[in-house]
This record gives sequence, C-alpha cells and structure tokens, in this order.
Amino acid sequence: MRVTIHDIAKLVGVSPSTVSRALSGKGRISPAMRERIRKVAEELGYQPNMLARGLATRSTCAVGVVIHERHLPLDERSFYGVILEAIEAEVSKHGYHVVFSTLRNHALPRCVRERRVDGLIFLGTDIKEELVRPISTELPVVLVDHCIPGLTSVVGDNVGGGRLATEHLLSHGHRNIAFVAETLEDPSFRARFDGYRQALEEHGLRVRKELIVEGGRRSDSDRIAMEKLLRKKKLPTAIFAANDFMAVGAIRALTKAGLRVPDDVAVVGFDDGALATLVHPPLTSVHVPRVEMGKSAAFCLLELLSSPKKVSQVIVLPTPLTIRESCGCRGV
Amino acid sequence: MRVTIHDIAKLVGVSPSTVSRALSGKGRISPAMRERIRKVAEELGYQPNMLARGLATRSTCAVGVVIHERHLPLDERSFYGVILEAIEAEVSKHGYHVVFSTLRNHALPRCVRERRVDGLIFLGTDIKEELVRPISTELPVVLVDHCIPGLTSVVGDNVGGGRLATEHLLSHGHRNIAFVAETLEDPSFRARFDGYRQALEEHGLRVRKELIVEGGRRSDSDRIAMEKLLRKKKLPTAIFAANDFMAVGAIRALTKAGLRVPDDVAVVGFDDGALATLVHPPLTSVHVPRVEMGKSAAFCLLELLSSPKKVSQVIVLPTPLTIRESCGCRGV
DNA sequence: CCTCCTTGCGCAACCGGTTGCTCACATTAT
DNA sequence: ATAATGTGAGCAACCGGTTGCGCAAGGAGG
Repeated sequence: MRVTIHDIAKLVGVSPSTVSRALSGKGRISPAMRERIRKVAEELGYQPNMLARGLATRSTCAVGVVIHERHLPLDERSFYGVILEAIEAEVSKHGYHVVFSTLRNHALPRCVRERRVDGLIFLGTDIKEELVRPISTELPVVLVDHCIPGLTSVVGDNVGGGRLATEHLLSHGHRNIAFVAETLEDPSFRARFDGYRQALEEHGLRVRKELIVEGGRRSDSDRIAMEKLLRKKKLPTAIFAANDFMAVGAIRALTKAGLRVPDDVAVVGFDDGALATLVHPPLTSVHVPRVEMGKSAAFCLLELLSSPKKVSQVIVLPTPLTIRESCGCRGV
Repeated sequence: MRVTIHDIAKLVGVSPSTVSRALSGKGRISPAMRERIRKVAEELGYQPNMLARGLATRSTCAVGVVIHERHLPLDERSFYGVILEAIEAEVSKHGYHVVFSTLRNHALPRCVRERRVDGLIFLGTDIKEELVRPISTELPVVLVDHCIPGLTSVVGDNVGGGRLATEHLLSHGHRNIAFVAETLEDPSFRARFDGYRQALEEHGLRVRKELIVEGGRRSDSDRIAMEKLLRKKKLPTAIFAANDFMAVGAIRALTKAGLRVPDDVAVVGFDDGALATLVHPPLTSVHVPRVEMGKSAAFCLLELLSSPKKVSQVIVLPTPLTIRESCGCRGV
C-alpha cells in the first residue's frame, strides 16, 4: 500500500495532523519538527492522495477544458488542439490537471456535478449561454473564442483582423474582394465579415452580395463555396477567407481551375496556423495567437480560482497580419 | 450546499448506508425501499461526489491520456488530436473522464502518484520503456502507436502500409521510388521504411541510398528533405512519404519547382488525415484508422480496468490504401 | 512569584461516500 | 412448537487527508 500521513506520523511519533501541518506549511509548528517530518516524507516517497485532500478541502486541483462539438473532429483542420495544449502547459505549471471533455455524452454536466474540477474553460465560437450560465454560478468559468456578458472571456480581435486583411488587399488595388466562409451564422466568422465590411465602407465601397459565399457547415465546405464562386460570371481579383481551411480550399480550387495564385487571384486567410505554410503558395493570413489565448485563459481561470472577487473581463488579443506569398506582396 | 446521501437518509428516515446500497444496487435491500430512496434522490437532484466515492473505493473513474512531447504541438500537423477525441468519446460512454497531459512539467508522475486516474493511455511512436514500465506495475497501461513487450498496445500496420504504398507505385511501373521521412529513428517511420524495402526486394529491387532522404525532427523538415532530394542529379519518378505532412511538403516543393504531380512525379503519403484532401492534387495515402485506434485503446483499457487478468495483447489495425490523384491512378 | 501570552502539538470531527458485521424479524423446514 | 435459514437495515470503521479547538509548557512582563 502507498504511504500516507499516518505512516509518517507513526514513524516520527507524532499525530497525523502535525504531519499535515508540517507538509502544508499551514498552522503552527516548530521548524525542527517540520524538517524532521519533511525528511521522513521525502525518504518514504510520500505523495498526497488528491482525492482525500480534495474531499477535505473541497477542491480538486483540476480544471475542465470543454470543446464544443461543432469544432470537432480534432483533426488537421482543427483550431483548438493548440489551445488545449497551451492550457495544459500553463495550468500544469501551477500543479493543476486538465480534464478534457467534449459537449457530447453529457460528460460535462457530470464532470461539474461530481465536483471533478475546480473551474472550466470552454472552447468554441458559439457556446450556448443557457448551458454556461447555470454552471458559472457554481464554478469559475472562462470562455475562449466567444463572449457572454458577465463572464470572463479571451478572444482574438476578429473584427480588427478582418479589417486588416481587407485593407491589405485594398491597398494593393483590389476592388473586387470576395468573402468566403463556412457560414456567417458563426459569431467569429460574422465578426471577420464585419471587419471586411468596415474596411470596404471606409474606402467608399459597398459589400456586394454576389461576392459573399458560404459553403455551409460541412467537411467539404471549401469545395462547395469555391464552386459557387467560380460559377459567377465575373471572378473577384482577391479572396478573403474567413479561416485558413477555406483559404486553402480556395487555393486548391483556383489551382485546379488553372488560375494562378496570387497573379490571377490573391488570397488571404485567417488563423495563420500550420496549414498556412503547408500550401503553395504559402498563405498570407491573419494571425490568431492561439498559444497566447490558451495561456491567457488558463491564467484568468487560475486567478478566478485563487481570489473569489468575481470581476469578469474580456481579453481581446491582437491579430496581426502575417504576410506570405498568396496575397501577391512578395515575389515568389 | 449540495445534497449528499446523508440528506437523503435523513429525509427518508434510514441510515446513509442504506441509501448507498439502494443507489449502488449492491447489497441486500427491499425493492420498495430501493424505489423510495431512488425517487427522493431523483427529486433532490442528488449527484454522487466522485472524490468521496473514489476515496472509499480506490478508483477515480478517470483515465489519463498522455501525449509524448515529440508529437507536440497539437496543431494542424498533429496526428493525435483525433485519437484523443476518440478515446474521450469511448470512455465517456462508460462514465469515465479523461485527464489530458503531456510529458512535460512532470504532470504525469504526479497524476499517477496522486491517484488521479485508474489507468493510462500513452500516445506516441517512441514512448520510453523506462518511463512506462514502473507505471505499468501500479496501473493498467495501454500504448498507442508503439509497442513494449508485455504491455497492451494498439498500432497501425506500418510495415504492411509501407509495402502497400510501395507496391502500388511499383505496379504502375515506377522503379525509382524515393522514400522521404522526417527521420528513420522513429520506430513508426522505420517500420514504414521496412515495408518499402520489403516491397522493393520482392520485386528484385534494392534500396538505393540516394533515394532515401530525411529532413530531421524540425518544423520545416519537409522543406529540408525536398531540397535534398531536388538537388540530386536524377530525380525519382515517385515519392513515398512516411507521413502526409512530408507528402504535402513534397507536393508543394515539386509544384514550386515547376514539376507536375502526378505526371512528372507521383506522390503517396501515409496517415490519410484531413491534409490529404486539402492539397492539390488530392493525396493518395495509406489510411491509418485513428478513430479505431482510439476506440480500441479505450476499449482495451476499460477491459483491463474491469478484469484484473493481465493478459497483454498487441492489436494491429489494418492500413488500407486510399487512392486519390497524387499517385497518377485516377484522371484528374 | 504570579499572570498573561505565545508556541507546539494532539484530539476529534469532518469531507461524502462504501462495506463488513451484527442483529432483529420473518419465513420455511423439521 | 422449535430450530434453521433468509432478509432487510443499522452501526461503525474506513478511505486519507484538513482544521478548529484545547491544553500544556515555556518565556516575557509586572
């Protein structure tokens, strides 16, 4: 059987409570005794049982990370693996563990009700308020990629990024800029679209409906969208895609159609993930700082856990433009 | 405060132990009493505290999933996000949770020693035996993508897949087939190479050293490898890449060099993930059944958890070839 | 020298469940 | 009618920690 504080207590000849105090550093205890107990604990290879501690202290030293099922599968197109990893990296530094869950199978409600975690981080662009609100009354909650009033959230500057990308294309003389997305119903994509619109309007241009295409929420959304776009009588000279996946699909479709990127059509994506450098030509893309988002979310949650003052905040991280070749800026 | 079995006991007028037995279904109890207690528990919205239960039963209803740091970041190039998700989907059906961890920060040893999980699944092609062996004496362990004697593991048929890919290219008349990998030190890539060699030898061909290129363990490994390959005086007519990432890099490099895929050089990848359909031309690739691997690993672990008979097994999943356009089989 | 305060530690309750054992009572066999 | 058997439920210990409270010893101050 593994060693417990009772074993240590017996060996040292003190009570378990003294051992507990010696190891936790709380409560009054003589330095000499503290050292003696620490040494024995060390020798015996004592490791506290977190279940017991959690039961006594009503805390678990674990945080839940929940990914919305809409953002699954967690495959090569997924945005959230990196964030999950960044969260794990950050919280593990502080002795916390990560319980990973999706929104399927009702694993989440169980996870919360069973008091398995001290707090939760939700990943997704469209977390339902009616799901999160009741949970947030029991547990600290941080949202990534979505905002709900009164809750702490960490988001990228989607509107700003949309403007940046569009302005970049405008500054190169493009006037027919298509906007390609899976769907405008998604708040993130909608925000990127808003940025696109703002940039156009500031240049005295209007959003032209025929240049907005949606591929729908499906795995071949990129193909569908580009087919729609390529069927138009007049092609745009540039495409701003709401994410890298659609941008890559655009490049593929254009290449397949015998068009050259960026010479015939310039393409700018959004996310700036690993995909951006996997395609030819390398993709110019609005950078979403995923690692920072994860770190930041973890940091916020740990802060909420340590201090009960519930000041919710919205952290907006900047989204600069990473310029590569697909926009026609740099020579190939 | 949340409702406990003591609350229920008081309300019904029985002892807590009776409530426990009524809800767990274990032990002798009259059907009438069982129903009464169940109803009250239902009405009160009772949810068991897993910490307390875990403490008493010495189980946690949680499994750990550990990803080797070599396979990080968990970005668009990562193979393991899908497997993680598949594991979660499977174990959550059986009431288990997933504690996610990497091999950094020593979160894993803590996770084990603190008795946070009932079992572990390791994800990675090169998990060190000296790390896993001691853990496996305390906890059931399942390996994915790697084998260690005496331990249960789930792997894809890398050798078979390597043969399949190579034979496919051979059957189309290719005789100069390059093998491109990040490194041959990785057991998985080595196995795929072995399949490649076997296929060549069965056709009376020998492995030619100048056709084997490694890009190293780095994020631009694909670029490095292809630069090496393209510097050769004589180019191969086909490339078998040890994974999709390298295959996509090969297509990119070839396209950039003005060569056409598959007309000038055919390319076959390995993994058959989402990347395969994101590039142009769509990639012919050996399919690695990641979802099945995850499900299978989860199943094995749950089995080990339920029955203490420690029969370790190695499950090898078939890796069929998914034919698309990059190998020149199908017209574009 | 006595009082008061501080210090160091143990006692025991508690967190919320599980489970072996005991015992009263009902049922059936002898 | 009595003994053997079975049934339903409670008691109390236990899992492995934490923590409020009390008490004894020692030092400081009057």
